Amino acid sequence: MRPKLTLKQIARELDVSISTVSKALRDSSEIGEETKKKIKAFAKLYNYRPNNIALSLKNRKTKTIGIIIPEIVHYFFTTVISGVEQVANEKGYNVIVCLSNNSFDKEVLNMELLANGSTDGFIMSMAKETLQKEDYHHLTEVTNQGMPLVLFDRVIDEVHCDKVIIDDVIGAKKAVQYLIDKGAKKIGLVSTVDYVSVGKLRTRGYLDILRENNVEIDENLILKIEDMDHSEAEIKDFINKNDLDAVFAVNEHFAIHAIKAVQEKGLKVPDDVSVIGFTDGELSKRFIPSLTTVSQHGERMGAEAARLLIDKLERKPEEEESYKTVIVETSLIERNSTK
Amino acid sequence: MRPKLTLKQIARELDVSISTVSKALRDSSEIGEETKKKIKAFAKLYNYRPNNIALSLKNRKTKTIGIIIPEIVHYFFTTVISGVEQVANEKGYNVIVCLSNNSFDKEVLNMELLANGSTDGFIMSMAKETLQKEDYHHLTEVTNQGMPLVLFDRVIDEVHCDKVIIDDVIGAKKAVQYLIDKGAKKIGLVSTVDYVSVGKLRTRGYLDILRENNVEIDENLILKIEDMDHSEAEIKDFINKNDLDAVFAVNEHFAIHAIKAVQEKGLKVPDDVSVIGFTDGELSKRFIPSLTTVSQHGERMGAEAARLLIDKLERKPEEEESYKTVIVETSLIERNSTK
DNA sequence: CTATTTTGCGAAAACGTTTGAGTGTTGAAA
DNA sequence: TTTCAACACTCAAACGTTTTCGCAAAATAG
Repeated sequence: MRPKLTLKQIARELDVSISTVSKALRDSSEIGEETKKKIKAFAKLYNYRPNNIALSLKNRKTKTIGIIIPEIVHYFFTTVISGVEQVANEKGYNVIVCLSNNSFDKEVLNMELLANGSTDGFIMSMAKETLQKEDYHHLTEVTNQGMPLVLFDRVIDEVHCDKVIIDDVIGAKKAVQYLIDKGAKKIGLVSTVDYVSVGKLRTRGYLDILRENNVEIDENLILKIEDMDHSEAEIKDFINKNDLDAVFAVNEHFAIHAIKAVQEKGLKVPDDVSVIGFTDGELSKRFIPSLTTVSQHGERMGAEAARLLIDKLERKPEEEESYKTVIVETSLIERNSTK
Repeated sequence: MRPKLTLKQIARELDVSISTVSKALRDSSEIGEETKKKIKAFAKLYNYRPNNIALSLKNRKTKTIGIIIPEIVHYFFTTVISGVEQVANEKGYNVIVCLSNNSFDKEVLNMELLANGSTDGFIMSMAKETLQKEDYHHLTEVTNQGMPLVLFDRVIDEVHCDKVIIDDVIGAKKAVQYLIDKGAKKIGLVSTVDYVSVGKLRTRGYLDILRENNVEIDENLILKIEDMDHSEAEIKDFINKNDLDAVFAVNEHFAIHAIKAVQEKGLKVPDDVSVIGFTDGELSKRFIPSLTTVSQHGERMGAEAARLLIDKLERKPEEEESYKTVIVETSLIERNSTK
């Protein structure tokens, strides 16, 4: 076992000073060609690499981005991480991942831990519990300390920072317009109750686009699921009751249950009924039939978030503070559940 | 914007030396009660937190674990991360995640980067390209430097370190035994060609358990898929040709295509044909019917890996070196595709 | 042959922390 | 009065870097 080589050891070995070694390796003009060559050769031979921790301490930056998300066993979040990681890597940053498990306390703990020098800034999506508590002191605290913060997906107006979100309304409009274009007349909506913000926004998109197309809105064609546990039965009932040409569901789960209900009714997807979901995940891709969905482009959101953060980190402090909100466009991914 | 408080600032503010502040905060008996009280109060008031980077440099340990995995948009790996994270958190460690994207070069780069002081040890699953190249110099390099390494899932004998794996053979045996116990006589196997190690091992389990039950092996009931792209058609053909009671598929993907083929043949799952998959993912849970599978327990694997690593990290150096291989038991998760 | 510039290198401080050794004051024992 | 221990604190080194400044010797100019 051979421990890591340091400048000091090189200096001792070659009988020069530490500063000479440092300068030689950074190709300073202060050092003579001969000495430089000798030191570089030695460093290369023994594979010298500067210690990141020491550099971090010296430069007061860690070149590390902290990501705090509610959970990691979740398709959308992994795509976001993937996007962050790509951009971060390009710019020489590392990514440190912490999970809040949707717990407020753990979110606070994680932030405090990372804020004590471990990272230069944060990218995060807030825990459910935090949103309920409406306690954002940990966020304002780190921003007050001068650490940049980028929120994505679950964001709140009260916190002043960069944000990356998608436009749920436009996404829903795209989906429903697509169904209309395909000739669907009776388009059902399977949504959540209105106090779930995405459900509300996507419902608004559905309503808006019907109005824009002068389609009369029939309240009977709208199902709002209160309890996820009974969603399956409710959807089945809803599909049976109505003769629909198409269904727009606000998530994957509702969409596949709608498909199943249609099939059990003796009809075919997509031949008799088209179905569109929201949130493009593993399930959408590999369900049979595969699902046409509105994709949130998690990867793009992650990349945008990383770019915003790194921009802040590498900007001169003189430049004035300003916060951007980037809206990542959703797009419709056509698969086999629509026709 | 208020920058972070340091010992030095507290010292200046309270007109004592830095060491007094440090000792007071660590409750040293060297410092008088009065002074301690004063310093602690001040530190608390202004929310002093020691700088992790400085501590890392001083203690020569970062309390950080590096995870390097081929990809993150992948159910199994996220469960592993989740397991690692839990244990790491309990023991006061952070987790830094790097992706190799199955590229050898990126794997090497990531390791080198993290090895220069950023982490105390590694947990990793090797990139496909690395396995093909059979070049493990980056692994031996870090272990030579005294950094502990734990490999999981994709491991190789040549590298000496702790390992966490599952027993594919036993997992497959469990699945097939279950089908036999349920009364299935003709059990089909949908596997991969033998040079894919998991396919080979799971096939062996299938064969072994049939022999143990004195069931004659019929080569016609075994399908080995060469090309993933044509798997769907091949499976359909296979299901149509054979009158099976049950199907054991070596992954989720094959399993759902088997189900679909059975349904298209006019039979029902699980009433007419039972289907079991391997690898418990999102798809298995939410497919309709949901899939009975052999679970790899990624979370448990991650937790084991983290425990092994942290044990190594916190062991006295006097204790002798020894490498363990932990085999995490698979288990059968019964859902609606078997009866 | 002196004066000045250039060259090549080293000393030291700094980043924020911990810690062993050292120091000065006090009070009590010898 | 001297000696010593206890107390309460400070100094300084260390972790591994980078960088500013200083300094000697060599090279050049006058």
